[in-house]
Amino acid sequence: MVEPDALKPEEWDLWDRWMHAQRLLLQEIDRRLQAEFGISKAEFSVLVTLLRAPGREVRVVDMADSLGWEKSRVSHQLTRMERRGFVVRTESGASGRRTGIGLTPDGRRLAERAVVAHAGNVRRYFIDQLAPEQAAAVSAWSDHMIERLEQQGERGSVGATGGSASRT
Amino acid sequence: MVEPDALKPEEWDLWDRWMHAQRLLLQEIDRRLQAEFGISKAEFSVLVTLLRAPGREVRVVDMADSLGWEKSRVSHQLTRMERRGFVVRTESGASGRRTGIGLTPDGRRLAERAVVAHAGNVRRYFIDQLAPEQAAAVSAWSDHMIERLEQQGERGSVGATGGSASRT
DNA sequence: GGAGAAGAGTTGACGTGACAACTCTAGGAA
DNA sequence: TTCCTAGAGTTGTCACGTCAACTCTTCTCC
Repeated sequence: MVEPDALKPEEWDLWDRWMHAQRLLLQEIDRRLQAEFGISKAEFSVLVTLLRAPGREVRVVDMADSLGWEKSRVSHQLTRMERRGFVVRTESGASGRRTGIGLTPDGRRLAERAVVAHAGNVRRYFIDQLAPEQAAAVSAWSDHMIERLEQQGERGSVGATGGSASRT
Repeated sequence: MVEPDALKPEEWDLWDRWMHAQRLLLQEIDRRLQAEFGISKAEFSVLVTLLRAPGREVRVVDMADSLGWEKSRVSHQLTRMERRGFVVRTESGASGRRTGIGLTPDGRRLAERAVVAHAGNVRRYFIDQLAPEQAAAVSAWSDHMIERLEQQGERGSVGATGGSASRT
C-alpha cells in the first residue's frame, strides 16, 4: 500500500496552507475592488488594459493575449461591460467591419481611480507582508514555475501565451 | 502626483510574476484532474470530503464549513454531482426530513483513484519544485497571510471559517 | 479573378460561484 | 398551545469562464 507519489503529512500541510493563504489573498484583493468600486477583478483587468493602450487600437485578440484569456472570454466580458457603460465597441475598419474597443468617459474615470487603489492594496496585502528573504524566495519560485509550466504548456498544446499576462 | 501607495516597477513585476506562477500552477493541477478523471477541482473536493468521513453523517453545513464554501455552493454542486451519479442525498432524519450525503460506489471508486493521482501531482508540481529554503519561506508566508487575513475577515464580518479548509 | 484556408469576432450551451430569498423543522418562551 | 426565532437546506438569479460552433473578413495560391 506504499504509494511512490504519496505525500508526507507535513507536505500535505504545506500544500493546504499555501492554497489557503493564496486563496485568502486573492479574495481580499477582489473584495476590495468590489467594495470600493463595484467592479470585479475581470472588469478591472479590462479597464487597465484599455487605459494602458493610449493611442493604438485595441483588438479583442490583443487583449486576450495580453491578459492570457480566451478571446471568447474577452468578448463575453466586453458585452457585460458595454451593458454597464464602461466600454464601447467602435466601428473602425475601412470597409466597416473591424471592431475596436474603447473606454467611455465613465470607464476611464473609474479605471484611473481603481488603479491607484489597487496599487495600494497590492502594497498593503502583498508587498509589505514579505520579508526580504521571502520576497527573494517568492520571486525565484515564480520564475521557476513560470518557466517550467509555460514550457510544458507549449508542448502540451495548451494555449501558447507568448510572454504576456499583464498587470491584474 | 506622487502617490504614497504607488508601487515601484520591480514591485509590480514581483506581483505580476507571482500571480502568473500561481495561476499556472492551479490551472495545471485542475487540468490534470480533468484530463485523467474528468472531474473539476470542486468535484474532487467534494469527493475527498466524503471519503474522509467514513462513519459519520456528513451534512451540507459541515461540508461547507470544512471546504470554506457557501452552503448554497455545496448544494448546487451536490445537485450536479448527483446528476452525474457520484453522490446521493439520503433521507436520514427520524421524521424523514434531514438529508445526509453519501458516495455512490462509482463515486467512491473515482475518489480513491483521484486522491492518489492528485497527491502525485501535488508532489510533482509543487513539493518537488521547492528548494528547502523556498519551502521554509512559503510556509512562513502562508502562516502569516492566513493569520492576518483570517483575523481581519472575522472583524470585517466575512464568513468566519472556524479553522478548516481541507485538502484540495 | 476565384476558391479556400487562416484569422478575428460572436454566440450558445453549460458548469461554476456568490448572494439573497425562500421552505421546513426544531426548540423555546409567552 | 401558540408563536417565533434560529438553523439547515434549496432555489433563482446573475456574473464568470470554457468549449465548440458559427459568421465574416482577408490573405494567398492557383
